[in-house]
Amino acid sequence: MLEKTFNPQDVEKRIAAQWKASGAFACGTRPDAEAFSIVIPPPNVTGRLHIGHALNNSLQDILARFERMRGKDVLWQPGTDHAGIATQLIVERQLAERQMSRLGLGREKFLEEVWKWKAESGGAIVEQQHRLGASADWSRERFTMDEGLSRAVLKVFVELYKQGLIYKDKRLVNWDPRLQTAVSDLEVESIEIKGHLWHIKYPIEDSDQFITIATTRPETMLGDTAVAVHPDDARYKAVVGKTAILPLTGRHIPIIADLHSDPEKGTGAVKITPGHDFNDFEVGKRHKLPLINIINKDGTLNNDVPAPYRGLSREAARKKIVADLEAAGLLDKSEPITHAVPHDEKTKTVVLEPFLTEQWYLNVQPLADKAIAAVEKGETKFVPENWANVYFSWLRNIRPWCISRQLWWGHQIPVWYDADGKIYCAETEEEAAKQAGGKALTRDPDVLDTWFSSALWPFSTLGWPDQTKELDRYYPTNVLVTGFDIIFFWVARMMMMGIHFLGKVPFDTVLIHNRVLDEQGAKMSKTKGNVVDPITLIDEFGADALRFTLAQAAGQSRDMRIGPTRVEAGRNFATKLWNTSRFCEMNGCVTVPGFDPATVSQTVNQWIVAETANAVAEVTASIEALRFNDAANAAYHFVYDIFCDWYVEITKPIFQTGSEAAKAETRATTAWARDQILKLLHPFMPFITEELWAATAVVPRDSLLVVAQWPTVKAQGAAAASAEMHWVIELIKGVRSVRSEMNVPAGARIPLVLTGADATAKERLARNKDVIMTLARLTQADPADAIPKGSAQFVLGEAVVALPLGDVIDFAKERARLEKDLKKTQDEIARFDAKLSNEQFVAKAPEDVLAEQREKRAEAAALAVRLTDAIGRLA
RNA sequence: GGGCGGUUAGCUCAGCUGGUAGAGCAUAUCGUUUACACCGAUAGGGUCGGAGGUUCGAUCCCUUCACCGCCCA
Repeated sequence: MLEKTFNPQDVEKRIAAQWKASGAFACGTRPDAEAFSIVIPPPNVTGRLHIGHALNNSLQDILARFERMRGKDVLWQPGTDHAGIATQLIVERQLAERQMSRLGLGREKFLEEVWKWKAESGGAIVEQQHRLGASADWSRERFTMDEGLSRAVLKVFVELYKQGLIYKDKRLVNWDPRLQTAVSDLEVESIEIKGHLWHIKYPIEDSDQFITIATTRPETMLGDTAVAVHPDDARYKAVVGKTAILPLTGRHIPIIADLHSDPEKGTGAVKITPGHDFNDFEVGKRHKLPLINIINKDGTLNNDVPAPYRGLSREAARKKIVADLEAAGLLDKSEPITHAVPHDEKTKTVVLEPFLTEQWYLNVQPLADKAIAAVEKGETKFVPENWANVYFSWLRNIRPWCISRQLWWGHQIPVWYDADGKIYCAETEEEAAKQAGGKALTRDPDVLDTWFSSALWPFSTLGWPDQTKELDRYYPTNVLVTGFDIIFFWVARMMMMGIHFLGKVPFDTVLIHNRVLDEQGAKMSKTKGNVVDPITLIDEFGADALRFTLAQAAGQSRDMRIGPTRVEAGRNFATKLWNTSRFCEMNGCVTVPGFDPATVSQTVNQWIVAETANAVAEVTASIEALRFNDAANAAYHFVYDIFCDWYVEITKPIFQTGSEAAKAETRATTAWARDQILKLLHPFMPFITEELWAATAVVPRDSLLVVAQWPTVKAQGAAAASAEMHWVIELIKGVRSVRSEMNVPAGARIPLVLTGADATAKERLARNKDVIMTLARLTQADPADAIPKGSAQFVLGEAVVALPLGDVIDFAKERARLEKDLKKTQDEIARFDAKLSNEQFVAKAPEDVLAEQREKRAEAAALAVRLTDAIGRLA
C-alpha cells in the first residue's frame, strides 16, 4: 500500500542510487540504435547550482530521458570547466587565510594546492546536478584540465600557431590590477557609478589662453599625449595645431582635430591618453602620437610620472592630482555625473585598466566567417531563431581574441623561448627542444583563457584528437541547450573550433531557453539578495516539483519568473499524481501483462484509451519541437482534467456495483492508463514516476521506468465512445451548475428528467445512469415526455434537462438564469447574422469558414428556441 | 547611439498557418459523495498598451507612438 503522501526526501536518494546501479545513463549500450547526444555547457567548477542551471539541466534531462525511452542510444555528456580566474582566486584566498601566498609557494606547489581544492570542493555543482535527477552519463564526466582534454588544447594551439592564426602582439587589453592578468572583453562589467567630470585647464603655449578639457579620470592625464577637438567645432578652430602644456608634467602636447571628440560632451575638448584608453589608443594610432604607460601591473603609478605621484594607487593619485590642480588654479570646475566604469565580473570590486601588454592573440576572423556561414546555411539552427541575430552580430564584429592570461591555473601555453627570445611552439618540451637544436629553453609562463578549452568541449570530451568511436558516433551532437547570455561565450566559440578542426558543426540545434527571474521579475543577484536557491526549493518541494514547474515555465518568452509559490503548484501536482495512483491501487488496478487497449469494450474505457492516445501524441510532438511548456501542460491537462476529474470519477460506480467483467476490464484499463501517465511524466518528474512504477507493481516490472519504452498508443474507432462520454460529462456539469446557481444544498439528492431527447441521448442516459446519478447527486434520471411543473431547466443538444425542484425552486432566480443564457445566445446570433448578411464576407470568405459560421448560427438559433420555451414554461 | 524583446483576466503566462481569447495562481460561494483540503464543485473577471493602415474580417500582418526590459557601444 502506498504511503498517504509522497515524501520526496525519502524517495529521491533511493531512486538515484537505483539508477546509478542500473547503469541506465551510460551511452553505448544500444549499439544498433540511433544515437542522440547532448553536451552540457560545462558549468564552472567553482560554481554552485543556481536556478538557471536547474532550468538548463532540467531541459537537457527531459530530452535525454525522452530519447532514451524512445530507444535511442543517448549520450548526455557532463562535466565542468576549470574556471581559471575564479578557481585561482578561491585558492589564493584560502592560502591567505593560512598566511601563505601563491608566489611564496611557487608554481608547482600552488598547482598542487589547486588540485587538492578541486578534489575536495570542486564537485559541489555535480552533486547538485545529481539531486536534480540529471541522467547524464556520469561515468564519462570530464574536466577541461583532464589529461585528454589538455592534449586537445595543445594540439589546437600548435595547429593554429602553424596556420599563422595565433600570434603575439602588443596592444591594450583589459587588465585586472589585483589579479594582474589580462581579462576577456566579455568578462568586463560596466557598472554605473557616481563620479565627477573634472574640467581642467591646459595652458596653451605662447599665449595666456587655456584649453579646458573634461575628464572622469584626471589621474591618467599624466599619460596624455594630445588634446583633441572635433574638426567642425567652431569654438576650437583657432587652436587646432597649437601646443598645450600638460599641467603637473610640463609636457608639450599637440592640439589635434579628430572625429572622436564629441562637441556635445563636456567641453568638447578631450585629453588623449593612448596608453590607458581604448578610444584614445585608436586616436593615437591615427595621429602617430607617442604612447606613455604610467601604470604598473598592480595599478600603482610607475616611474614615468613626476616624482610626487610615483607609487600612488590610482585612487590616491586622483585625489592628489585634483588637489594639486586646484592649488595651481587649473581646475575649472567639477560636476557630479554617473558614468559606466569597467569592473571585474567576478567580484565587481576592481576597476579594470586598459593596459598595454604583450599577449597571445588568435585571429578568429577566418573561423568566424565559417561559423557565420554554417548558421546562414542552416547547418545549425537556433531555436527560437531570432537568437541567430545575436550570434551573427557578435561574430560579424569580432576582434582578435586575446587568449593568454597571466595566471598559473590553466593550460600553460605550449611555447618555449631560447636565450634570444626565439619562439618554439610544440606540443611537448621534447619536440620544442628538438626544434631548438638543443638550446636551453624556457617556457612561456602564461596560461590560456578558460574558454579556449571550453570551445573544444563538444569534441575534446569525445576523445579528440584521437579518432575514437565515440567521436564517430556522437559528433555532431543533436542539440546544445543554453541561455542567451552564453551565445558569445560558448556557442560561437564551439562553432568556430568545431568547424575548423572537425569540418562539421558541433550541434544541429542550439536551443536558447529563457532566463530565470525572481517572482518580482528582477534579475537575480547575490548583491540584491534575491537569489532563489534550487536546492532549497528541492528540499522544500521535491526535485520533481521544481523540474515540472521549470518545464511549464519554459515558454517562448525571454524570461520566466520562478519562486516558491509556483513550485508549490508543481508539488501539488506531484501529490495529485501520487493520490490518484493510490486510488488505482485501492481498487485493485494492477498492470495486466499483454493488455491490449484496442480490445476494451466498456465505453468509458474506450474513451480513456482515445484520450491517452491524444495525450501521448501531444506530449511527444511538443518535446520533439522543443516546446517544453506545451509538453508539460498537455501532460498536466490529461492527468488532472481528464484522468483524475472524469475517468476516475466515472469508473467509481463500476468498481462499486459493476459486473465482474466490467470491473476486471476497468481495472486493467485504469492500470494501463496509469502506466502511460507514469511514462509520459517520467522525463519531467523522474523520481516520483520511478517510485510509483515500482510501488504499483504486484509482479515486479520488466525494467526500471527510466529505460521503459515510451508509449505509442494509436487512437482508433473511439469516436462514438468519445461522443458519449462528452455527452455524459456535459450533462453532469449542467446539473452541477444549476444546482450551484439555484443554491441546492450540496448534500441534497434531486430528480432529473430528460425531455425532447432523441434515441441516442436516451440510450446514453440509460447506459450511464449510475454514473450520472452518483456524480450529479440525483434520486432518479429518466426520460419523460413532459417537463414537470417547478423545474429548473437547461439545454443539452436537442434535449432539455429538467430538474423538478418543487418548493426549492426560486422562480425569479431561475428566470434570470435562463434569460441571461438567452441574451448571450441572441447576441451571438446577431453577430453571426451581421457577418452572414455582409455581402463582402459571403463573397470573399472561404467556403469552409462560411459553412462553419452558418452551422454555428443554426446551433445558436436552436438553443435560443429551447431557452425561450424553457422560460415560457416557468410562467 | 545601434540591436532585440515585451505590453492579453488582480498576478504569472499560453494563444502554432488572420475567423472576436485559454491555463495556473489569486478571488467569491458551497462542500468531510469510500484517492487527494498539497482536495472537490460552481462562479465572477479581458474595448488583447494607444492611434492609424491592409483585409469581408486583426490579439495575430504593416506603420507609428508610449511605456518597460535586455544586449552591444
